[in-house]
Amino acid sequence: MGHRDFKDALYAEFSRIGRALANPHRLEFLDLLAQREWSVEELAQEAHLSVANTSQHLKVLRAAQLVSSRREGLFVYYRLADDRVYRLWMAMREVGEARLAEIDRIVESFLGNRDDLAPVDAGALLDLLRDDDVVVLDVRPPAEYAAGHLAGARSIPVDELETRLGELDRDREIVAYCRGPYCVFADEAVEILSARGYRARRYVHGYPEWELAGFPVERERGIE
Amino acid sequence: MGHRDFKDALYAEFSRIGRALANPHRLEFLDLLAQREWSVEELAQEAHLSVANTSQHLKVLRAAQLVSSRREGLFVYYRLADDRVYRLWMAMREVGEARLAEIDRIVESFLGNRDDLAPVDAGALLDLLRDDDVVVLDVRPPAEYAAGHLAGARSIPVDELETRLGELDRDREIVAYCRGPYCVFADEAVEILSARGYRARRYVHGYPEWELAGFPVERERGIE
DNA sequence: CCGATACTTTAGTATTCAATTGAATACTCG
DNA sequence: CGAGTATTCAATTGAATACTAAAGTATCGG
Repeated sequence: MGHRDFKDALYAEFSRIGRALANPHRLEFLDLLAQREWSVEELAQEAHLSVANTSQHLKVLRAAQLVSSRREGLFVYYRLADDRVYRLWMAMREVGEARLAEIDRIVESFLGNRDDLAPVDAGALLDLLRDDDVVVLDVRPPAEYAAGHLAGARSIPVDELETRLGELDRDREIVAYCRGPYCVFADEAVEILSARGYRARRYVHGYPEWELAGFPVERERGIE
Repeated sequence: MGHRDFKDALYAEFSRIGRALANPHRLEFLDLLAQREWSVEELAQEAHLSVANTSQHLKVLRAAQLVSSRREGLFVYYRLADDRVYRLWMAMREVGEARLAEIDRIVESFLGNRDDLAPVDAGALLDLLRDDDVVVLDVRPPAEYAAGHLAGARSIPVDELETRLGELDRDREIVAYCRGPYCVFADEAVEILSARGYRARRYVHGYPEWELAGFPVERERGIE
């Protein structure tokens, strides 16, 4: 094996990872799997794909070792293989956000200008938490809250928010968060809350980034 | 534009980056471009591709905004678009190294067990540098040294090392480095030096990682 | 303006592979 | 077994890919 063969073999191996990242649906799966484990059927539903097709995509991700799975009874649950995988997806997002004007355009056109959501970054949120003058609100679906959430966060899924407003103290500032920067739940929550006279802001990242940074999280009993 | 369309559009955009990363030659280019600017012809030669083909690959990388180029006279010089791009490639490598057994196998089979090269990490190297009890040796080709090197490093390309041994003080420890973890230059250098009775070790990363970490570097006059 | 050099683009080809679907098969559990 | 979940298979469709040879573009020195 010469130099060239060595390099070729090596880069070929790495390009398998690139290929796994070359499909939109698979990227969406990575994003979802960063929240919690999902069964194949759940993923299929969430992404609007057939189960068979979803299974195929998962196979590609598994071949590149980006996800792993475990069987529990009838269900097979998938998860990210590794923290590094989410870091990789973050690195991809950072390159994209910084360089692909298209992405800006898409986000802007759908989410509008998000500056009025008074974004809070991780450092600021930690400060607020330390002084205990904020309610942190997890507006993701309950299963994701259960699988892990910012320590001390309350769960009100965004689609129940209007009917459960009574649970919230109108005098305390609220910071809502969801899956990540492209998830709209927190944006919607802030909008609803602001309209009702609450002081509400958005945490700019989501649960996965928080956890990855090593900041305090909690899980429901019995989840790994 | 509904939720689904938004997500589809967004992930589709990001998957363009994945596609650009899905080819071995293009990954090799990224690795090379992390060292310095290269003209198309140089890249073609280094990767053993035709110029036309190289140009095509560069076009894909440019479309994904991973590289940028400037013209200087007859030549077009390519460089990484951004630090983030190298970070992305690093994230990919980390996932691969951690999870693809194939990669271990390939590296091992070509480079053998590298533990006897007494690897030095960045922290240890900084310590050694502070106490000034080490010679740092850049064994990459001269053009790459010129474009940027660890502050204080001496340049002896590995293919001139045997004939230029006289320039090295036999009493001081030597730390050799090259392009990065899969570059063989430093391994070869350490082997040569050890065989001649020098105390030589290998810096585990390469120039790009050092620079990215914000550690001190130097450039030849007149290079950006 | 010529000719030389470096690069890009075009067009074409062969190949590959990618995404998806529906049916068949496997696995697990009651 | 039968029901539910997941994977695999086979087949289709449609692209995308990698590459080459040749034509085209840009730049520069004369």
